[in-house]
Amino acid sequence: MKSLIPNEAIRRILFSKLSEQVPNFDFAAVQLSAQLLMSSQQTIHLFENHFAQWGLSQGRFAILMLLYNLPENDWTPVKLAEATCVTKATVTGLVNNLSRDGYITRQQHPDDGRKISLRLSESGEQFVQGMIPQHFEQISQIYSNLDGQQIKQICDALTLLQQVIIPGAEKETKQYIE
Amino acid sequence: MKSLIPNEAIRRILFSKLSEQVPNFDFAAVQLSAQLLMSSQQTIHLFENHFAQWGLSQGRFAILMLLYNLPENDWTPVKLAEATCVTKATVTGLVNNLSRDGYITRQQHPDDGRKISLRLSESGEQFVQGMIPQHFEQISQIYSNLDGQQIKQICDALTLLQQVIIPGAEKETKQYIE
DNA sequence: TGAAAATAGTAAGGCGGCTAACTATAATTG
DNA sequence: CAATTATAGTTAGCCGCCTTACTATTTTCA
Repeated sequence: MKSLIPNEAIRRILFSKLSEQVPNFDFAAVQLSAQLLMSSQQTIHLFENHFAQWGLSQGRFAILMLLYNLPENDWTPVKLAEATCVTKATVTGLVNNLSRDGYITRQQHPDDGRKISLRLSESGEQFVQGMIPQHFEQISQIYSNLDGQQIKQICDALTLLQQVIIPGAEKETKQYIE
Repeated sequence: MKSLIPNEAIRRILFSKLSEQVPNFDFAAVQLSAQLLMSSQQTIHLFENHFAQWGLSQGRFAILMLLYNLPENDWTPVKLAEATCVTKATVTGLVNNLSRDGYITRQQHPDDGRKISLRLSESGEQFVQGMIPQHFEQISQIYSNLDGQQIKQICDALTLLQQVIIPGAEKETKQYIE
């Protein structure tokens, strides 16, 4: 699997070289960082593979879910960008591909000439309807080896992590909406 | 921050719609998946921002570290691809940019006409030398609010996660080397 | 009401992943 | 030794993310 982090053997040599060279080399912190990054990539990778079963990505899936389950919401690219926390340029790209694949349609908004109304097409609707049960069944399977106590253990650790890590991500320069 | 996962409010509505529609909707699993994904993205995001201070990415940093700390290794694109767990095409891209930026040089390998020897340039060496102390100082700072017990708690949770999630990522089709 | 400002959407171009297909060189083997 | 096969590296092209810059429309407000 992709990781960008050297394997155990190389890492060991690397760290020993670094510890001679960097004053107060914080072995635990570096090791934890490597573990965190690998674990994060692994998680994302798992879901990427999962969605790839249907030719989807996280972003494509998110858009389809919103259009399918909240159709009364009169979705536009900007609304989708807000709801999924990506830039509107990213939504343009996702919508381009979803529309090329015949899953969604763009229509002029009746009230506002700047807006575009996004809707699931007939085949898009059928597609989502078909994948939803499989998707949620599989998601449920992922954790079938964990008991409630273990799930809580993971949730607690994530919460702890979040509290520590958020301060580090203070200055946000990206063009997210809202 | 980017997430591709709807915010709390939208998620709540979404889940309630889904639970009416999907038999045995596993609320806990879906919620945990969302939390895992968000946490993973946040972690990766933190390190991306961190490396961006020096115009680096995880991949660029990994390559620079290997060339700098293990120069006796006679690095080639394939070796870097193995060591960093990405495809050789990805290494070509990273090497292109690092070399464009003047940090590394490509040289014909003396023994094997197919190979390319990669080395840090003078300025690359200076650059790495300058960033290393800052980098490791900041990495150490990230966890300064955690005590040993909390670090252990996170490590244990990551290990647990890994055990659960690895089975899901069985079939790997990508062109990784080795 | 007419000019300025805000908003919606897209396009162009960059980065970092990927695959597939290609060239060149080396190694193997019949 | 010649032919096949394996290896090293690059290229081309796709996806999803980003920023910047643009057009078109709407809203605001002097």
